[in-house]
Amino acid sequence: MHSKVKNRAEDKVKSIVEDKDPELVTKRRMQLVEAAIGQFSRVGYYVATIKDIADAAGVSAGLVYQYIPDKQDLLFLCLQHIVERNKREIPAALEGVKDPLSRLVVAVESYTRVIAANRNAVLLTYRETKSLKPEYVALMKRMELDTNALIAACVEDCVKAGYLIPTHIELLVYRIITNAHAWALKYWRLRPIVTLNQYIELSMHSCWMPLMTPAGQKRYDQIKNTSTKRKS
Amino acid sequence: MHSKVKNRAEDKVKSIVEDKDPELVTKRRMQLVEAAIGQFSRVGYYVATIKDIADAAGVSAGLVYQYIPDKQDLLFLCLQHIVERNKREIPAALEGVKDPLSRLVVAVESYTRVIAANRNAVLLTYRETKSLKPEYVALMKRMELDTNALIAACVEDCVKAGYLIPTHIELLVYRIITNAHAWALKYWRLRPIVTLNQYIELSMHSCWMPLMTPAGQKRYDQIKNTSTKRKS
Amino acid sequence: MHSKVKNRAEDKVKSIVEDKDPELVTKRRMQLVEAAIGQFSRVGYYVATIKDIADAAGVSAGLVYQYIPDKQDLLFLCLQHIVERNKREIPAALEGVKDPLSRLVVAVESYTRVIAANRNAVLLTYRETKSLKPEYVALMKRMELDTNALIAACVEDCVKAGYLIPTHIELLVYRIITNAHAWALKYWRLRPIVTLNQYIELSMHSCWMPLMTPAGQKRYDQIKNTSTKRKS
Amino acid sequence: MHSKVKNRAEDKVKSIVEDKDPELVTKRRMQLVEAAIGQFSRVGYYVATIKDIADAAGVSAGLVYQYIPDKQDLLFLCLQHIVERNKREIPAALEGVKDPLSRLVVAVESYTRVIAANRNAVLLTYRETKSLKPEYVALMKRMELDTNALIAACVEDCVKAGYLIPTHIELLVYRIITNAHAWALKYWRLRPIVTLNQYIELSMHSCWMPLMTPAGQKRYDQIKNTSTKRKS
DNA sequence: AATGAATGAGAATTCATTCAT
DNA sequence: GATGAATGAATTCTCATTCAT
Repeated sequence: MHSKVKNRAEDKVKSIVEDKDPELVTKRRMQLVEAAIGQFSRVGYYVATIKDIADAAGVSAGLVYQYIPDKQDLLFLCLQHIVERNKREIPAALEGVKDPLSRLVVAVESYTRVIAANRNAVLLTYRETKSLKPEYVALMKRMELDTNALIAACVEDCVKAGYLIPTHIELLVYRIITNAHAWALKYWRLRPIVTLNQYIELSMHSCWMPLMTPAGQKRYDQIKNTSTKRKS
Repeated sequence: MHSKVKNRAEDKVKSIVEDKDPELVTKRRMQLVEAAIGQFSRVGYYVATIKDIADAAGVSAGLVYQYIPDKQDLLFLCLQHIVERNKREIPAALEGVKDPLSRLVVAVESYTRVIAANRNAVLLTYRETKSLKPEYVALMKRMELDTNALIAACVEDCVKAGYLIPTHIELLVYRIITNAHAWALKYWRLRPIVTLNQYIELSMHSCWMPLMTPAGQKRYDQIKNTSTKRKS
Repeated sequence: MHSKVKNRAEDKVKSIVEDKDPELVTKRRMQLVEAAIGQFSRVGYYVATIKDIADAAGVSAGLVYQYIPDKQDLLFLCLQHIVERNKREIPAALEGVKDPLSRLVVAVESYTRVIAANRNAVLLTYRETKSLKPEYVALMKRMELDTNALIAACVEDCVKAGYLIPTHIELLVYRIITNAHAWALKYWRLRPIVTLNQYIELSMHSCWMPLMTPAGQKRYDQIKNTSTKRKS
Repeated sequence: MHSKVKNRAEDKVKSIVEDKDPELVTKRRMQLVEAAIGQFSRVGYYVATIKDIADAAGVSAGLVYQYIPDKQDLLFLCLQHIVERNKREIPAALEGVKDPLSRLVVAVESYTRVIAANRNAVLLTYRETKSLKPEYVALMKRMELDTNALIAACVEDCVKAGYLIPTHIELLVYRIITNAHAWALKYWRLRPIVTLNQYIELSMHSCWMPLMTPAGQKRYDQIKNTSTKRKS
């Protein structure tokens, strides 16, 4: 069911570039998506014109339509790009990390940092997802759930390993996620009162810290010692 | 400085209605703001047309311009209305509640409930605040801080009363606020997994629960007992 | 079946003017249709711009869309207007004419004359009917058949009255119709070689003259005598 | 004067292919003209894109401009091709036919059949000739007159031979021509009520049959007998 | 010769805003 | 005070045409 929606939507995006050089298509799309994220972030979907975006990308307005069916699809490609970039970071950061609690710490931190690094892009997803047509909104939700699942797995492993007390996992994940997003959404106020590192310590980890078992507590102290030593 | 900005913006809003019956002006504005919140929430600021809004309000398109300088200002009036409604609820709920911890519990719950009750309106503030001109954005931020201050005061009193350990108050308040907003922002996923009451218990109160002193813990149990008894 | 198509098409045309003063709507539509017939005739459907048409009608481009859903519909209204004008002429001319053969003569002549008087408009129907969407093409065909039926009735009555020998009526009607249209279609060559009156005598009437019975012949001579006398 | 117009137009068409292999030019032009007739007939001149036509011809869009100066000229080449094809058929059919009345019968029938065989192409000439620039329109008219002259000669010979009574020859030819075209123009209605053979008998020949002398009548019976016998 | 990527001019359409009634 | 007709600026999207490869 889900793959059907996905395919239909992706078919449309693909249809106009059927007989084009795939490498050029990828390059142009990236160029356009990056320019579009910039413009959409700056002034919003409706105020940003295709001409603006084309100018920002250094191409003609007409060229946009050789690679993107219409403005809607460009927005979708932007939001997709943003969400996938956010998601991609987590597995990369977890690479080689074995201990469940370490994995949770790393996942939360890497996710928060990628959100922080793409603050305006994250804002864009909050502001403009509604501007997509329903089939694309469904796709965006699916992608968000995919991301959540990565963190949920870390939490679950911590529970299984006896580091965290059993809890409503998805709800906890949502607290983590929305707190990370809050850094982007309320940056104007948070940045003046804390640094990102403080924010991660005080707000992000405090989501799950209270749920730690004594074993988890002990493990966490080891982790912090190690990471502190490594840093120094 | 802040009041100067405010005055300039409000002057503009007032100028066109100088010679009109103030009661009618208030009535018409409410009518329009409510219709506009409905339309803006449904389809967004740019897609909603003045004609749509006028129709929804049961008046002609021309009339809108007798009471609102332009579409931008209508959006501002809407967002202002939403934020003030959210803020207004807290003092009303705190009325007569004396105990600092009870006040915090009540403040958090009443705020969360008003957010939940005006879910779409809250979404609107997240989506469309950027569409305002800078001077209005500044005003919106100021109003948000005013609301936060109400909760911050409750937290502060709890700390003073020895119920909560000293903490970064404004940061804690932001965690409370953004968790409340998360109910609106992620309703599509949260509602299927928890009820609002569960959400308040599991997510809202868990922001500050871990910060409680033993005295706070004890006080909280009493509060819960009382409220449980009262309900039964 | 036919009326369903008709209604759907007409609904669309009506929908945008639902709450407007019907008199003004009629006036504006006529104004636009007349300007559009002029422009479409002059340069064709695709070359004529809405701006051209609006200018020709003495209104702004935006106004067009208050009365016409889109350019396609404007074309349809034009073609409909032309065909109905052509059709309307026949019953008016037949008013009070009783003799079957006289009716046929009058019908053919009045039809040919209205075609001749609206030469460019008729050309337009030939050139641009294909530009309509299928549902409108179907409507146009239906209207053409309605017109043909008026002449077919005259032929049929002549056969019944014994003035014409039995023949394939609809085919004969089509020869009359297309010969009339030929005056418009080939005006550039016909006008230099014959007058309209000659054309009617030599080409139009020669469609059915050979099919006359002796009684018809006799009747026809009487008619011509009368009309000649009346003229002299 | 006429040849001057012709030359100017044709010069333009020739200029871009000056230094190319003439055989390839002819081949490519045919390829493009045939593809273009297909597309123009199907959707009309303005809706058919150069890309569509190039695709239909199995070449790239860029190649078109190596053989055709612009879209206008392609249309002209198409219409010219159609008219010349129609014209070419008549002399071929008359080959070896000596008797004047037979020649007229053959000319009318062969012309009608070629029109019927290229129905959509004929429609195209009616719809799109106006889209040409004036100098091309003049050329098209000239070619139509050339075709007419072929039939006019047959009629004239019949008159000279005493088979037809003297008449307005060019007007008669126009009735023949436009009746033939009517099969294409009104195919949607004619085909459901008669076959092409019936149409030729009932509509085409009835243009000139009433003008036959007794000698013509007699000759015609012989022709029909022969042709009937030959067929059986 | 052939390709197809890129351009940019142009057209339909929408809608905030004005203003005569 | 209220209306809604009229305006016109602005935007998306298309496609003939060019040109480097």
